Amino acid sequence: MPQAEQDRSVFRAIADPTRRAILDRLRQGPAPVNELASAFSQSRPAISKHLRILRELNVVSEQRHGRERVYRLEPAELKDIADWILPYRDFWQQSLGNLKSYLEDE
Amino acid sequence: MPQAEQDRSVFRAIADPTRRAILDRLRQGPAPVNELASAFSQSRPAISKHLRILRELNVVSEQRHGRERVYRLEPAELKDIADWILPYRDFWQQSLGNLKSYLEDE
DNA sequence: ATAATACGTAACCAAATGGATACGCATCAT
DNA sequence: ATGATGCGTATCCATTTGGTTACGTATTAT
Repeated sequence: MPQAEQDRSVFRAIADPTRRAILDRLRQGPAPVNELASAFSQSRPAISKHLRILRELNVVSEQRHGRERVYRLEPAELKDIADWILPYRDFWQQSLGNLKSYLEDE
Repeated sequence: MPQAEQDRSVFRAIADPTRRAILDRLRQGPAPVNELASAFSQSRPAISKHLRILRELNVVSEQRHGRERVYRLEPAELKDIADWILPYRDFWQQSLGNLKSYLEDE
């Protein structure tokens, strides 16, 4: 796949399970890098790279506190995901409704 | 990244913009492969590969109609996405609320 | 029967991804 | 001042990803 452009969308960002886990963790409050890194069986630089991706998409923000860098969840950009998934919601609710009435007609 | 296991989650599936576009198209009704392929500037085999990924995750279903294969949206599996994004919704609504009250306090 | 159509799959390939290790630079503790 | 701590970045590497062309097969048209 000779693609010249790389995809830096939020969809790509949350495709990685580690990044999703980082975001899930940050929902409980801001955390410095070491705390985030120790939660996963990966090296700290690996987590740093994940954080950079999230940072550049403004899904998290960094605040320096002495020698620590505290990361905070900035969920506004995740709205794209919610906006995209929303129309599908109607579909599967409709499907469930169809199943329900089908079962009731038995 | 020497990873032995590959990630076949729905999150990975919707990371690709072409696959999202395919799903978006299928929301307007089932379609055969050629119709889907002609909508994108990619070869038909490329679309076939995307469809296979979606098929194996049960996000779409295939129904053979003569020599055509009609693909239909099966959005139930997308619920994982909606379930994951939902808690973040509260966060950005809260952020917007904070911004609003901040602006009103000016 | 033969040709055309509608697909899937195989083989191949460049680029992107996500990991590790090595290093550098502030900042804090002593 | 010196060492330890917290973190980012550079470099390197294997794997995955997503594209292509070539080919095979089932179905429809002639």
